[in-house]
Amino acid sequence: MADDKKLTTRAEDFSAWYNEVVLRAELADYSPVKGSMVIRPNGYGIWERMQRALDDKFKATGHVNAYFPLLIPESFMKKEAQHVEGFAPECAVVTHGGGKELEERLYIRPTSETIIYHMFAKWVQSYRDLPILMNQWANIVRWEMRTRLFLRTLEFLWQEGHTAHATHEEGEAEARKMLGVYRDFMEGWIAMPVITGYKSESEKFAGGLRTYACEALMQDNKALQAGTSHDLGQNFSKAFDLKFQSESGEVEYAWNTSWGVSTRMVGGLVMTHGDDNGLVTPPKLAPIEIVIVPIWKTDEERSKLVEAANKLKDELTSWSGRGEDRLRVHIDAREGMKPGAKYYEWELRGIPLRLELGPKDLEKQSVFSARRDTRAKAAIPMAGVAASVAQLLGTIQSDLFTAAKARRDAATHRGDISYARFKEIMDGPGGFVYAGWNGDPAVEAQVKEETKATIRVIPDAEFRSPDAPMTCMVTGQPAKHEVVWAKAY
RNA sequence: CGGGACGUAGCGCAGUCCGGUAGCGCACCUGAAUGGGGUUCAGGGGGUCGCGGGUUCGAAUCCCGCCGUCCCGACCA
Repeated sequence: MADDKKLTTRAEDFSAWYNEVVLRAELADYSPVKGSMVIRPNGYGIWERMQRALDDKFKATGHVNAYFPLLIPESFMKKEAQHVEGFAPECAVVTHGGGKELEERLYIRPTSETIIYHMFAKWVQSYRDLPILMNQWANIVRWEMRTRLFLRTLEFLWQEGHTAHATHEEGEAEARKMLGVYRDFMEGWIAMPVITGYKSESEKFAGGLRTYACEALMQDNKALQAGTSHDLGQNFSKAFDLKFQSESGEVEYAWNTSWGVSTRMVGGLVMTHGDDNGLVTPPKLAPIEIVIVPIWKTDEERSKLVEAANKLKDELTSWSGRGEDRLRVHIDAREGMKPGAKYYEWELRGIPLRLELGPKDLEKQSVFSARRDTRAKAAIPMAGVAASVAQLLGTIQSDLFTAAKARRDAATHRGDISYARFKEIMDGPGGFVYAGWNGDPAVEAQVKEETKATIRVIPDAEFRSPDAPMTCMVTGQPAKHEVVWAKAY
């Protein structure tokens, strides 16, 4: 930072910009343990709103919450072969407890499939016990080598849904349904457009049959995997003996799914909407939607305006036009700080809407508003102010999505793209490239080696090009799929 | 774990080459004025100079060892 007051700009150095926004908006701070972080109230407040919105959606789709323990016996981790292979290198293991070496080592969960399906096996006997639709909110540990605030840390918070079904069709439908729930949340709440689809073999969850994912594009044109949903097939039910007796009396293994989103989404929010003045929070996820800044010169004016600000806050928070979801308002009446300094601070923190209230506004029976996203300013009449403000917040929410989608589409390349051109794109601006792929993992590995880009997703029909490429971008052989390439976080 | 850089106040840094007992900006505290886009003045608090050892009358500075952090690579929600 050349100037202490200014952020590094996104154009100068995107990752420096990201770190500064996260630290200075007080979303998080580094903890003494390398690679782990403290989520501060400003960041946790966003996560809490994410949790609430998602939890409501999970409940609405018939899921219930439970909690499974942090520690998993080593033997459990080793029961599902691919799962072991996928996770072993990044697991933290407890070897000692109660002052002595443990007989069986305990893994700190990197995810909870093993313990959960072990328990499900205990609880399920008959098809009448199915489906089980369960979710837990938890912390998990994955020992990453290179970490970044929110995007990749040793420990993070997430939810993991786990379900058991009598048929594959039903499991498959569940995995797809939850992918849709994630998409609705990401687009409707984070205002972050995503591509949905499924992962190639090399990118899928170790131990599952198929991994579905939501992929978003950040402002530096790198992709962020924002959520995943797995069709686990019967791999875990076989490993953990999760059986049931069917209607016809046969004993069968259950079909499982698991799906999760994490605090990584907070990083996605920052990198989707943030600008060179700092964080921009979509109103629906903002712990504070509106900050009122009273403006005064003299002491008499101060008491008058602070009173007026309180009155305005009362009017806003008591308004019931949004039902139980009351407007979330904060008054900044700090002394010894000029209004301009306050504006910069609240902008850095991403508060969606600022209302300035000074003597002139009182005279005119209005407040002066400033949008965080566009920085557009306008006077709002006091009469009906709550409804006006709520409407404006709604506009901000939808404008953020529109702008993010326009950015993504501008950085999306389709059509007949040569591998040489592809390399130019990945070397330069980056972005999503839709291209044909012959389905060969060796080709995928070669592209990754040569360009650092990976197949983010084999897209759902809705996202596919109307004139999808018929040939593989690399080999020229007939294409098996149209796939989406990008460099990823 | 390999390659590079760096550890001095909460943060960012100067001082290290050429040893003499620590300084600047921001932040913080107090007071006064200021107050519609980063306010000014005055006063003030805060440092085992990463750790350990050595050389020296004397070490942030020179020597040896260790530790840690960051960046670049191999792994990843």
